Amino acid sequence: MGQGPYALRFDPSHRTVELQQAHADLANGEERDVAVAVAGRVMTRRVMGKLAFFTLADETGPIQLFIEKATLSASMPDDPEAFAHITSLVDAGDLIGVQGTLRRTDRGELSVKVKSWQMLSKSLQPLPDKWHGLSDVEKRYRQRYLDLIVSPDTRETFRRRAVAVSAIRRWLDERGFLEIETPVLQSVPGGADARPFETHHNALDLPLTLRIATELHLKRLVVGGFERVYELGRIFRNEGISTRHNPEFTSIEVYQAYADYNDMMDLTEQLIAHVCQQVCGSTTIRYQGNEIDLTPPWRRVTMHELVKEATGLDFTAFISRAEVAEAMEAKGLAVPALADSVGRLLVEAFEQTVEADLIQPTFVIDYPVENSPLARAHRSKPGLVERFELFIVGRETANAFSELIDPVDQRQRLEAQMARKAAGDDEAQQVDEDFIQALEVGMPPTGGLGIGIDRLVMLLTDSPSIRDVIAFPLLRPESVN
RNA sequence: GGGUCGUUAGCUCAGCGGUAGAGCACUCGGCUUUUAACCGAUUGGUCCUGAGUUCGAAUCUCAGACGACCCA
Repeated sequence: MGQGPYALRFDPSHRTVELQQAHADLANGEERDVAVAVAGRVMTRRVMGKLAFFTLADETGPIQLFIEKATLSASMPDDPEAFAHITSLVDAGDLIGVQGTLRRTDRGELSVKVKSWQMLSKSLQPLPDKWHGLSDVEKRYRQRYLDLIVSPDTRETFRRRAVAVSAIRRWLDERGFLEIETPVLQSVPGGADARPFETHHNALDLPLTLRIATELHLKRLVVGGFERVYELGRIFRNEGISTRHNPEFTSIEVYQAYADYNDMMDLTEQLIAHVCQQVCGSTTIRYQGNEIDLTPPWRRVTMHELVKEATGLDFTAFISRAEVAEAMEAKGLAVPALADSVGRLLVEAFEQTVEADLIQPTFVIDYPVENSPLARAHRSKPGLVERFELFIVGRETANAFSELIDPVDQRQRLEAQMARKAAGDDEAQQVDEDFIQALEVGMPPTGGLGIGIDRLVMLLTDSPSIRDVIAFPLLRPESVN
C-alpha cells in the first residue's frame, strides 16, 4: 500500500448527514455519478466474497460503503490488491477515508460506491460490543471516548451542553452583559457555604484555595463600574460525590446594577426558557417521565407558605427555637443541632418536606437572614432577606439575591459566620476584608444570580446523573495494581 | 457515614460445591445486495484481591478494593 497506518490529512467533500439529506431522492438500485469523499470510523463490516459493505460514521452519523472488487481493481490500478487490503486490513474501529460515487442499494441504503480508500488511523483496541454498546456505567465514565463512539445519545448530550452554554452567553451578550474572568486561585474563599480545595503557591509561599464561587469578585467589578457582568466557569467544592454533585462543576453568576431579586426572577425565567427553546425546540420538555413546563411565568412563592402547605406549621408565628423544635418533632421531622435558630429550622423543614416535590419550576422566595449572609435584608419582612432559589424537578437550579451592599451590615453578617465556623460549622463563610473595603467604596443596588449549569443541562438532556453531563467526571483512580 | 446490588474472555453476559461457558469481536477459510450478514474452523481466562471452610471453591464464609443505586 505504501502508506503507514497514520495518515497526515484527508479532504472530505461532505459530512455523511449532508449526503443523506441531499440524495434522499435517489431510488433503490440507482447510482448517481457525483464524486464524494468521506472520512470516519468503520463501525461494522460485512464482507461477502467479492463484495463488501462497511458502515462508516463521522460526527454527523453513519453512511454505508459499497465496496466491489471489480470497481476497486479498475479505479486503483496501482494497487491490484486494493479489495483484499480493505477487507483484510481494515477492522471495525479503524478510521479510513474513501472516495467514490453514490448508489442506493436494492435494500434502500444510501451508500458510497468506493473507488479508492486510505487508512487514516489504525485502531489497536477493539470497539465495545456493537449490539449492547457500553453498558458498564463505570467504563462509560472512565473511557468516555468509547462511550462517545458507540452511543449517539451521549454525543447528543454533549452537543446540547455546548449549544446551551453558547446560547446563554449569546443571550447575555446581546443584553449588554460583559463576561469578565475572575481568579480561580484565592486566598480567602468566599461567596458560598462550602469547603474549598487547598493548594499552595511556591514562589510566594502562599496557601491558596480554589474558588467556591465567583460572587465576591464579580461584585467588586460592579463596584468598579461594570453594570452588567457575568462569568460562566468552573467552581470547585471539596464535598461528596452524588448524582447531583461533582467536586468541580460549572456555574454562571450574573450581576445587574440597579436591579433587585424580582428583576432577577424575570431574567432567570426568560434566560432559561430561551435556552430550553434553543436546545430542545420547545419550552415544554420531558424529564425522567415528568412533563416540565418552562414557559414563563413561573410560580413565585415564599418559603413560609410552602412549609405551611406541607406541614401545617406557620413559622411566622414562632418566637423561640425550642417551640419550633417541639413542633417539628411532633411532625416527625429531624431537628439537627447545627440548626440553632427559628430561621435555620424553617430551612430544615423546607428541605425535609417541600424541596423534593417542587417538580415544575418554582421560585422559592424570602429566606431567613441567618442562612444568607450576602443577601440584602428584606424591604418589609424583618428577619428575612430578598433571596430566591429556583427549584426544578426537586433540585436547586439557581440562587439569587437583591445583593447586600451595606458594608456595615455585611461585616456583621460575615462576623456571625466566622462565629459559626469557630463553633464547628466548617462550611460557614469568613470575612473578606478587601471585599468589605470594596463595599465601603460604594456598590450600586444590584441584583445577583447564580445558575448551576450542570443541573440545567441534566434537565435539558433528560440525564439522571450529573456524571452524564460532565464529559470526564471525577472518579477514584483505578486500583494501583 | 449507613444500606442494597454488582465485579467471570477485548465487549455483553450465563454458570452458584465436581474439567471455565455462550454470543459478538479478533485470527483463518468460503461467499457479489448485506445492514446484529451468513456458514465453517481456530484463538482467547489472576472467575476483583486476600484469608478461611471443604477431598475439592468462580460458586459457601469473613475481610478488603472498586463501582452503581438508595438513604443521611
